[in-house]
Amino acid sequence: MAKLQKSKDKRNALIKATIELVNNNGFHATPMSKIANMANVSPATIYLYFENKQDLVNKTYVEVKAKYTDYAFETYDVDMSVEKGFELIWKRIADFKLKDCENAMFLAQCDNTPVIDETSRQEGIKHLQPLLDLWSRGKKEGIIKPMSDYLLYAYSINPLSFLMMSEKRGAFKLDKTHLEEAYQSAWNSIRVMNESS
Amino acid sequence: MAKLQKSKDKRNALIKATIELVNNNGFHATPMSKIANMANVSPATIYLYFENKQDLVNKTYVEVKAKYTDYAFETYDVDMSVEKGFELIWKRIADFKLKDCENAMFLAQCDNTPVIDETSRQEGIKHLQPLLDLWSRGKKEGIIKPMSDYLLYAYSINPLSFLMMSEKRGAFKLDKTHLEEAYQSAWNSIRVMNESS
DNA sequence: ATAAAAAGAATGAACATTCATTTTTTGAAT
DNA sequence: ATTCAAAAAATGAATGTTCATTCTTTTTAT
Repeated sequence: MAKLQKSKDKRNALIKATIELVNNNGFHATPMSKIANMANVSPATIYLYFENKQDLVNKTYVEVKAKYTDYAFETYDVDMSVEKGFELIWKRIADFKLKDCENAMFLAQCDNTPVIDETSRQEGIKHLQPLLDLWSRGKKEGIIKPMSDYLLYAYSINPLSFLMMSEKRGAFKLDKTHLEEAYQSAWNSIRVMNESS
Repeated sequence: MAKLQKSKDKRNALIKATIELVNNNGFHATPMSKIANMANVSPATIYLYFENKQDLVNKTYVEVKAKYTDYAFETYDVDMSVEKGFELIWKRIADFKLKDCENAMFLAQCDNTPVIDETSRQEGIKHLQPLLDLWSRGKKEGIIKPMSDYLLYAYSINPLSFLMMSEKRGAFKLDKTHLEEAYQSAWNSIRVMNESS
């Protein structure tokens, strides 16, 4: 067990270093040697844990995505109403993106560049299923607009990535008020409009 | 004049090649030699037009951004109503992102990675001023929610980038209906809600 | 004939990956 | 419990390639 423990630590250190360096320099501008340095490991050691650089970044991506969705759905329960469920998931995601900015930035960069293999990308998408199920139910109940999941995502969840990037660049500060406004915008853009608020 | 003409063509070819290669491989995975090849030019020639690789990508970014905003605001007129002006700009932007996908993808990649110098990034932002002015007017008139420009952008304009990426990956096809739905979502998320539709 | 533009080859640094060796761990035998 | 040989893990140095940039020469335009 001691052996396995040690290995797990090194692996985690490598993944952490990858995230930090890729965030600051981009994938192709982060040499294996720097990743090794930051993880206090020899460059050769990386190859005991990962096949090569591509494999390292693919695995990192999938793990971070899993961590992200685990957090997002942790307090969600399928018995909740659609409104409540959406609000809860949305706010958990916002929370993650602001608190765990390093991880969120890494995902944003991977999702907007050609560094990740298509198969790993697909792998990452699977984790979103609970949200898609919620929307499906919302559409059946006439609460969510009958729009493609891509549109729903684009107008409710994805904007948080843009806000996170802006905040990270120091362009502005997302406070409680901003977040509530953002949530209302998200909800207004995907909900069915009727006489009730 | 013939000399200058020739130079302009080469410069354009270099910028075009840069966009295409960076879109497919990312900045750091596109060698100067490939850019030169695609532009039918010797690698050394690039250095007659640009200081170095960083300068090449910075200048490309600013030029593409300018082309993007020129297109977005081409049919806009400050005398229009806020509603009309927003709809028009939004639809021009959508048009650009879908028709001139290469350029739009390039911008998306630059905006989500650390490849562009901060000064060039600032330079690119300036071009958005007409839209910010429109929003400012909309807020005064009580038509647009009194939200930060970052929030307004995140929920109305930026989602188009996500949709473009999804389409580019073949995940789904944005047709006329989708676009109208997207526009309604965008507008609903930033407009002040009242009794009228 | 001269100056600018372009080219291709050359240079030197950076890097991913592998290799040969050393260190650590393991678990069976004492 | 301790020893020790075998296996696993880890390392630092070596390898070979790729690439940005520069240098020298050739081509083109005036």
